[in-house]
Amino acid sequence: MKNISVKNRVKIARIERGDLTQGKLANLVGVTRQTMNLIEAQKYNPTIRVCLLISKHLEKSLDELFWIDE
Amino acid sequence: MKNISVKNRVKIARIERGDLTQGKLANLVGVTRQTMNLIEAQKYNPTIRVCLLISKHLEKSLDELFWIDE
DNA sequence: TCATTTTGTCAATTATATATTACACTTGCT
DNA sequence: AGCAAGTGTAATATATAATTGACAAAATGA
Repeated sequence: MKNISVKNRVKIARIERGDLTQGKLANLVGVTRQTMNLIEAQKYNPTIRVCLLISKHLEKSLDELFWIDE
Repeated sequence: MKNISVKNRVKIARIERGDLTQGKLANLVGVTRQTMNLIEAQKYNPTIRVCLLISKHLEKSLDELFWIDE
């Protein structure tokens, strides 16, 4: 239950775009840079709202960006 | 920032399957029935981990199930 | 109709996502 | 060498996701 971990490629996708820093993406999404840092480091599970906003600004689908690592 | 709401069609997708009650789906996902009820009623934003598990058990993509209502 | 299952909802608590402030380390630029 | 911008991370505080226990009402089926 608690040992299922979520992975993401937010950092990769952001860097691929070339024009976004952690801070800029955080601003666009409406979270702090520290929160974005933790998300990119895959240190915890963000809410779907934040994920949807990340997905929107990185122009990637949710399914491309987030998955269950089993 | 706070006025962006997340919508989902979890309830519709669950009922379409025909074999799952709120309680059964909650069990599969590993949350309580009350939590699943609130998610289906779109009363708050679940974490991506819960969304991924819902998506897996309903056999729908994240993008089909969750979106931003603007 | 009656019994059982399923759902909606409430109040109170716990767990955790997110904010805030801060600081050190790296990287790129000139 | 510097300075500025970007990053990783820590400690503490706040907001809210999620739990627990409970009850009434609606739905389902005999």
